[in-house]
Amino acid sequence: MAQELRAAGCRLTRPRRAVLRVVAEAACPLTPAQVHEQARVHYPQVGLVTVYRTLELLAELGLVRRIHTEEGCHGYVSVAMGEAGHHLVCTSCHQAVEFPCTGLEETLAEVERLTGFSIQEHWLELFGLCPACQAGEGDGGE
Amino acid sequence: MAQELRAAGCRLTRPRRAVLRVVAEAACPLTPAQVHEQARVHYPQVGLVTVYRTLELLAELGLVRRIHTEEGCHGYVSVAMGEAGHHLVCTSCHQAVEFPCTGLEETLAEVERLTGFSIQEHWLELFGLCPACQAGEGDGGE
DNA sequence: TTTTTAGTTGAAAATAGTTTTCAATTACTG
DNA sequence: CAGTAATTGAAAACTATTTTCAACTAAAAA
Repeated sequence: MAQELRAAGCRLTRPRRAVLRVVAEAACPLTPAQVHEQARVHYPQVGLVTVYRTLELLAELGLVRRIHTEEGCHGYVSVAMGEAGHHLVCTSCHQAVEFPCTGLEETLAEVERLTGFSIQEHWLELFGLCPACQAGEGDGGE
Repeated sequence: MAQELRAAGCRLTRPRRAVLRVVAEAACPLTPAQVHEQARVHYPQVGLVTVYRTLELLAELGLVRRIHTEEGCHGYVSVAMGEAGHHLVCTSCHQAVEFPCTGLEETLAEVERLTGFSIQEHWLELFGLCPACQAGEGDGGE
C-alpha cells in the first residue's frame, strides 16, 4: 500500500505508516476511532484527525473501502481483491470477508431492462454468520 | 401508512401525520432535515426531534427504508413494494426507484457456497442515470 | 361531553462523528 | 545540509443524532 501512496505523490510519513499498517492487518472493518486506537500502538502521537485524513486518502486511491453500518458510523477495510469485491460481514464476530459478485451482472442487467436506468455503481453488503460462528464458536458478538 | 401505525398501537398525532404525508409523497430519499422542512408545511410546530422519532418508528415497522448515502447522513424512503425492494437512485436528479432483486438469490447462494457463511441480510443499492437524465433532461444534479 | 392517563411532543442540552483552522513539524528535493 | 511545501496535531467548529423532562394531547373511560 505504501508504494501506491508514493506513486500518487504522497509523502510516506510515520503517522500514515501507522495507519496503513493497521488497515492492512485488520481482519474486519474498523471505524476511524478503532484505527486510531490501534495506530497509536505503532506511533503513539498520531492524532485522530490524521487517521481521518489518511483513511479518506486511501479511500480515494481505492486502497480501502468505506462500508456503511447500521449504527451510523463508517467502517473501513482494505481492498484485498481489487474492485470486484464486496463485503460479507459476520454478525456475530464481525469478521469481514470479500467476495466477487458473481452473477450480479445479470441481476443488474435485468434491473436496467426493467427500469430503463443505466447503472453506474452498486453497493452490495451482506450480513450473516461465518462458519465458525455457525458452529457455535461465536464469541465476538454483543 | 396511518392504518399500520394504528395497528401497531401507536397514536396518530398531528406531527406524525405531517411526517407520514411527506414521506408518502416523496419521490426521492429525504434526509430527516428535509422531511422536517417539508413537514412544517403541513404542521408548522413540528420539531426535528419528532421527525427523527417518527422516521425511526416507521423504519421499525418496515414502512420506510433507511438508505445510506456517501455523504454520511441517511435518507429515508417509503417502502412501496414490500420487503422485496431495494433502491436505485439517479445520480443526476436523485429520484429513487424500488426494484425487486430478481436473481439475487442465486448470487447469494453462490456466495454462501463459496464462503461457508449463512447469509441473513443483504443491502443492495444501485446508482445510475434514470431514463430522463440519460436523455439529457438532467436538471437536478450538481 | 368531560375526565383520565399514558403515549407523545418540543426545546434545550448532551453526545457522537467528522471537518476545519492554523501554527509547528517533517519528508523529500536539490 | 538547507529549503520548501506537504503534513501534522490540538482545539475549535460543525453536523447529525439522541437524551432529558416538563408540557401537551389522542384515545379510552366515565
